[in-house]
Amino acid sequence: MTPEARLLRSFLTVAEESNFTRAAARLHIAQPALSAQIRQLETQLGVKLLHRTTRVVQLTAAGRAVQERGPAALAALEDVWDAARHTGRGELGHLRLGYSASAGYGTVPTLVDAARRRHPDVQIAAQVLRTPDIAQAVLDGRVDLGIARSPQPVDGIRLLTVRRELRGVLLSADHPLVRHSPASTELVAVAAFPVLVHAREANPAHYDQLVDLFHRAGLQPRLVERPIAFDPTQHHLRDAHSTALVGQTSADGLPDWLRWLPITAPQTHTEIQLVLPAGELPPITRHFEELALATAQRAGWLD
Amino acid sequence: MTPEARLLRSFLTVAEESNFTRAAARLHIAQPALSAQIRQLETQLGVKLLHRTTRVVQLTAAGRAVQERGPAALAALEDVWDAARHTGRGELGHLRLGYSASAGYGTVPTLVDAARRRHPDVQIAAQVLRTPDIAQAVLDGRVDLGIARSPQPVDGIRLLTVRRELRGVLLSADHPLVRHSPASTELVAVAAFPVLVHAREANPAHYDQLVDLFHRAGLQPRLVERPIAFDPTQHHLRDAHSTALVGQTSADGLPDWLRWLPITAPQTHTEIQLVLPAGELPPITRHFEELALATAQRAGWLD
DNA sequence: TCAACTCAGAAGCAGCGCTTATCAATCCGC
DNA sequence: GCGGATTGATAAGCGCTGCTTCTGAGTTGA
Repeated sequence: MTPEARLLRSFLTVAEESNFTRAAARLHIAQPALSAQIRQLETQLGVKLLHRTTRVVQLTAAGRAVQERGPAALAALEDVWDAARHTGRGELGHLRLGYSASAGYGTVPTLVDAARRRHPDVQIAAQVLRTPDIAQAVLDGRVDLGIARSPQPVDGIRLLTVRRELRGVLLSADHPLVRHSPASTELVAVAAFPVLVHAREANPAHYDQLVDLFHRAGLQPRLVERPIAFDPTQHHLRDAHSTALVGQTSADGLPDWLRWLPITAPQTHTEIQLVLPAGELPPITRHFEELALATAQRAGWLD
Repeated sequence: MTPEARLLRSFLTVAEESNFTRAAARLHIAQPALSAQIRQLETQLGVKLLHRTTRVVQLTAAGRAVQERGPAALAALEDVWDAARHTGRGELGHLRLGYSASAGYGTVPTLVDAARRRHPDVQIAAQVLRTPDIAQAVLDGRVDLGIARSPQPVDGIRLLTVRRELRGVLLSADHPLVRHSPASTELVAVAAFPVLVHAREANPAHYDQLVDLFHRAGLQPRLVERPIAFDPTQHHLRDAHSTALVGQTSADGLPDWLRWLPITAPQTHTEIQLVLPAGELPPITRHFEELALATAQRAGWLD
């Protein structure tokens, strides 16, 4: 027979007060009820916890043992309930996110930092995944949410755009396009030179966007497949007169010999999206979604 | 509102089984009762712990938090009750004992060792006290029990003899008494030489015993007050032809130049006694008393 | 489509745990 | 030494909690 925590609380109050009447008042119950509780506790333990006469209440050795250990046990129990409440509100727990390298620069760190500041007791773990694998990882529950550039729409997955940026070309500083027009360019001009693209398998939706962009404009540039995406050295752009179509984010911190020119005609955009499970979200994930949207708006990522 | 441990136990069972019906069976209650418990728990926490459909029960993040932390909290609570039960049976806790130096040699270590073997989870702390202070220390609760040679009987204190030994004289090996009769002596012979005694204040009852011993025999030896008692060097016995009256225990491990001779006429004894609080004893103290008596009998200390 | 399974809801009931009233024992001031 | 005050135990009564059984509704799988 193992007594309830309520009996422990009552006993600790009596032990502290050394007085049933005052303890009962503190517990907001009548004194006989408290007497009965302590009696019940002693019966269940088979051990006397208090020596009591009508004038004096004092602890037995067993009572002292309970008095010493009880508070920690009650605190442990309380911690369980606190953890449940905080976790239920999304203030405590773990958040695993999977992001594509293409969404990494600038965007993921900003969102993760904001989330860490907002919910310091939430452990956030982020891992890089290949874009086409992210949706499946979310569906399988291997990660709680994904962040990627133009992931494939999938059943059971909801996508939410958190960043929309102008698309432009990345090219060498001595490229003819730069010499011709150093501040911006047009798609028709770009199509005259080789365009480096990643393999279609690396991100089918994004690849198709690029192809479609030229197709709609009636252009057929030479597409050269290279693992260019987000190679920080961008060495493929050194030789020939190649270009690569990337978002404005990629213009940050370029080396001297590289330039990024926005494509002004036609204007075209690339998007970074959250990859969320459809339906109701766990509290932490929901908070992250809301926070990501708010952060995006505050940062002007969606203008 | 803070839920009871019973609700936690029920929840953990459901979480483990992922099934209300089986969990209810394990808890020996009907399934609707268990449903009500979990509902009550969730209401008290203000947090959903389980996603349940008619076919599938699965934990929410909050439920997982409870599942992870709950068992430790329950164990902590259980430990409190176990500690109470063990302490109540005298198998766990602390025992502080105060002993006089005169009772130390041989007797106290034997009893303490026996107690440590019998109750390994009881912490035994022993300190040396002056014999006349022991009873007061017991009454004040500074120690749980005392061990002394001939302590003063006091109100509220019960004495229990655990060792009774023949009294004899400690003297130099070249003392005339030894030369005259090397195996034993008589009180009348002893009285012809100076007798070293401790100050009366150091142990009044014992001092009076010695004085009374000579008085009853009609003898009046020269009593020389010295702090002789249990000085391991016993250097006071080197000079003159002094003797000291001590129990047989003191004959153990004497240096070559010292002898202990029993006093055969009149036979006289000295006693080591437990100093216990009158009335009902705490379990650990009671066990020590019983164990001390048993040990004494087994060792032939009371023959 | 139907049988099987599972969790929730309804109704009913027992007993636990609370209340108030009272008692017995002890303490303390006069 | 006596009487009032204080304190814990006991007694009686009662309401609500928490259990039971029965039933229903939703989902699954043959």
